[in-house]
Amino acid sequence: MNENRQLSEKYDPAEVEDKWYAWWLDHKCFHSEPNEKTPYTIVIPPPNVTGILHMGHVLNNTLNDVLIRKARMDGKNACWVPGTDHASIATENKVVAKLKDMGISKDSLTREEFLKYAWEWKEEHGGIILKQLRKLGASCDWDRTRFTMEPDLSRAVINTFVYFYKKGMIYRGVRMVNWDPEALTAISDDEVIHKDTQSHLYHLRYYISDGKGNRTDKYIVVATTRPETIMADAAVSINPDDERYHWLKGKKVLIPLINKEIPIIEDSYVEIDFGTGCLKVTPAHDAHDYEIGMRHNLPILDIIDDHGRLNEKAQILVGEDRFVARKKIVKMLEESGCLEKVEDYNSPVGYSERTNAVIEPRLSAQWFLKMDKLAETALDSVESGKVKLIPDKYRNTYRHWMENVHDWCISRQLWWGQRIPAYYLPDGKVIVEESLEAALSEAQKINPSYTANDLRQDEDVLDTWFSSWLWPISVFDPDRPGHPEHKPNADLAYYYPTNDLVTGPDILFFWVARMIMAGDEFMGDVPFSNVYLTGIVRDKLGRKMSKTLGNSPDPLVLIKQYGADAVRIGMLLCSSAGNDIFYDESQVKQGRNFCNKIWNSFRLMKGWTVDEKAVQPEVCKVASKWFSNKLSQVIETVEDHYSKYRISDALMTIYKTYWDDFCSWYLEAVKPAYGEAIDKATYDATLRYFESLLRMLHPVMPFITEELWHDMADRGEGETIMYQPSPEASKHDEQLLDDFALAEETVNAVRSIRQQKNIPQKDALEVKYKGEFPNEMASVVKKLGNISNFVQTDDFGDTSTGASVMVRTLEIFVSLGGLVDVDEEVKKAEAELEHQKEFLAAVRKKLYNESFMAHAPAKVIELEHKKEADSLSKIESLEIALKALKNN
RNA sequence: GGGAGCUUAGCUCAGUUGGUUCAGAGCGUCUGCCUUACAAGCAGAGGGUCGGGGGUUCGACUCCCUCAGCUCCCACCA
Repeated sequence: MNENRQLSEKYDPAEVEDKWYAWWLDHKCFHSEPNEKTPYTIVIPPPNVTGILHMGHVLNNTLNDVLIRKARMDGKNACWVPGTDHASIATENKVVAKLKDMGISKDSLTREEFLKYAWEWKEEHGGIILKQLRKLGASCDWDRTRFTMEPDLSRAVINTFVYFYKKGMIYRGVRMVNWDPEALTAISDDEVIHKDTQSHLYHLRYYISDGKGNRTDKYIVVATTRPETIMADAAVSINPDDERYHWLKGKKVLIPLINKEIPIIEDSYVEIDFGTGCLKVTPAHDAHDYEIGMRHNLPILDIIDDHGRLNEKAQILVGEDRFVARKKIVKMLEESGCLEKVEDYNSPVGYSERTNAVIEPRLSAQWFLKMDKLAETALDSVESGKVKLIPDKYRNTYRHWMENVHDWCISRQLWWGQRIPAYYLPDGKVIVEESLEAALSEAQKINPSYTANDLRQDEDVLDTWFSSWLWPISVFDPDRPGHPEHKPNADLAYYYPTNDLVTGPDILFFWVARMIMAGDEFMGDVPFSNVYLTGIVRDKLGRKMSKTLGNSPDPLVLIKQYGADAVRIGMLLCSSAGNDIFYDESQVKQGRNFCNKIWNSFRLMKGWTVDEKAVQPEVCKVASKWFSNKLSQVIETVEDHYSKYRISDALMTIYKTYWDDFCSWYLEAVKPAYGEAIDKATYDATLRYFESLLRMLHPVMPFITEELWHDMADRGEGETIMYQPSPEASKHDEQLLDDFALAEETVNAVRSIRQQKNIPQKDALEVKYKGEFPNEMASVVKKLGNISNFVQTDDFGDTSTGASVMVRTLEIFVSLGGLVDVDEEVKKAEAELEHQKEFLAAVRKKLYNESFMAHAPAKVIELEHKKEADSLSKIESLEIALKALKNN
């Protein structure tokens, strides 16, 4: 025992946490290099470089840290690779906003100038979150910190692009894409969130043309939610089977306001009974209309610019924002008599996940990666169990997605990111190479007179996920992606595949599935064996944590207030895999209370004086033997929980063991009376148990366990609990555990009587019992129940002077010196007897049921017999007791 | 519209191939205690006909059907 410190009454995490984190860093405790041990690897889900720590990160990284620390103590070479994601859209937005504050518009800058600002900003503000993770105790190998846009990893991305291009899997095509008019870039389908939005269905009159561009009296009514796009209409379509409109065939109609003549076409896409049955076809601004337009060879007129404003091709309302234009055009239509009616209408509208802007379907040239082959193998990896999803209900979702993949739009109209390595020749021909030099040398094969100036690089950058899908490979060996023929370097060979990945189900497809694809393509192996999918952290009321609701606590404030260990516990307590987490501060308080409990139990042990010569009392001997067995049993249970990724169950098991078994039973049993010394054998055993418990707790509560582990003994230089082996289970004696449990129940029964009869704990009681009680446990019962005499007897004598109670088949009689209300005791006994008889009847009903006896397994029948026997014995005892009571 | 999942104590959840004395845990609640490790604590107690109904079975929280409620994912009927 380290005697040099006085311990305060309450645990103060602030004193402890920074000290030990710095110590761990100083001693390189988190660093891993390949060696002869089995590797255990986790790559962090890289948070956005612009991000700051929120409760979701806390949950995720606590789980990661628990797994990595556990593996370390299990003797693995544990390596947790940290890093950040360049998050192109999010970061570019922040930089643009920052520049705006400085009075600089992005448009006024060249690409190079903008990137210079962006990098400056990144150096200054980026990666705050990694600093914050340290406060949580995350044992990342900081020497291995990576950034998805650092030169090495960018090279990996470029190589990958070239690789797939040359494989014929990347192509450039004009497609209807999801245009984000705020971020000014296309985004992928997955980044669009459809929300039901209250809007209107405008019924517009399109007059029939007389053939010379003049309006006739006749008109048809077209329903649309987007009247501002009518100027881009290329046709009005009807269903060929719609008899109401047969008269329209071959006719032309005029677009309201601009009187442009467009044809009536027939397409079975049009639903006869939806709206008016007439659909305006606007190929440039609607994906379905685009398809129809292609089928009917319609011209495409794009009237909306990058910012979502009408352009000059619209002829009217030029320069107006689309939503402003909508309001204005409705008025104009009304005035021109073309607005028939307006209906309220609820329809799904796509919003950008990043900027929350309403997505504008828009035609543009984008780069795509073919997904069918990649998805096939990625699906197989999960179906075959090579990658396990936890919980496995996500397999269905995963399968569904993989069987319905679309090609991946990988280009983004941004500057912050890896620029697409496609170089255009003056004639428009494209060359894709890993560098300008390589592209030039290819170009010169076509025409030797080409110089670098003749090559124009594609302006777009790649989707961020196109870099993060390489993460488990590129953090170790950036030259491998795109070059599967390269021999993996030592790190990659050793650490890949990684073991566990902890992440949220929201990025199962964005990220997890694509990592599996990249792993298969470049490594021929899955990137990880297990994917632990956490839930979403919600508040008590089930609402998502969000900045706008203000319901998201700042983890750093919580850590300051309650300590990192408490925050970790609070998070883990309520986090079974896959279930949403209902966070409440009371859980963190529970964590803090637990820290305090551990702290104080240590203060108790520390306060003991040891008498080297004292003989170990019987009660200590028994308690010690019991607890050592108990510990073994618990270790087994905890290991089982860990193996199934039931982290909160593992924690709860240790929690209860510490609090109930260790503190409430064991320590109370061995605790010497005030002022007395403890014997050496008990003292040593107690510290051994305490140390085992600390080791079990370390993965979840790294700080307090390190602190106390050092406090409990003089440790050598550089020694840390982090590298102590997890306690191992030896065989445990079930009978002994059960005997002790009976002792506990007996003590509880006596305590209960004390409470009912208002007898203070300090008054010793006389207790007699009928039945079999394990002799060994008598000392425990006596000490913890404060019982002066605990004796077996055949006859309680005058039972009116005390209270009796059944503990299993044991009948206990507590002498109370005549303070008893006999009638009450009779009532209690009668109620118990009644209950017992009903129970017996239920058991016998089974036993007399021929079918049951014929079908049920022998084990079950045997049990029923035992129940019957126990019940009969209880009934007999109760009847005797009742009789005795009544006779008095 | 399609698909997946959920419903067990006041709250959050366990309950593993149907059978242990199985109806559980933590928190909260209630009662009594400031008992020199800990009131952020100790001791004790109460609390659920396992969403409703039906079925299969000797036996159902567990399997099947059905109804109700909730959640999520996918899906651009203008």
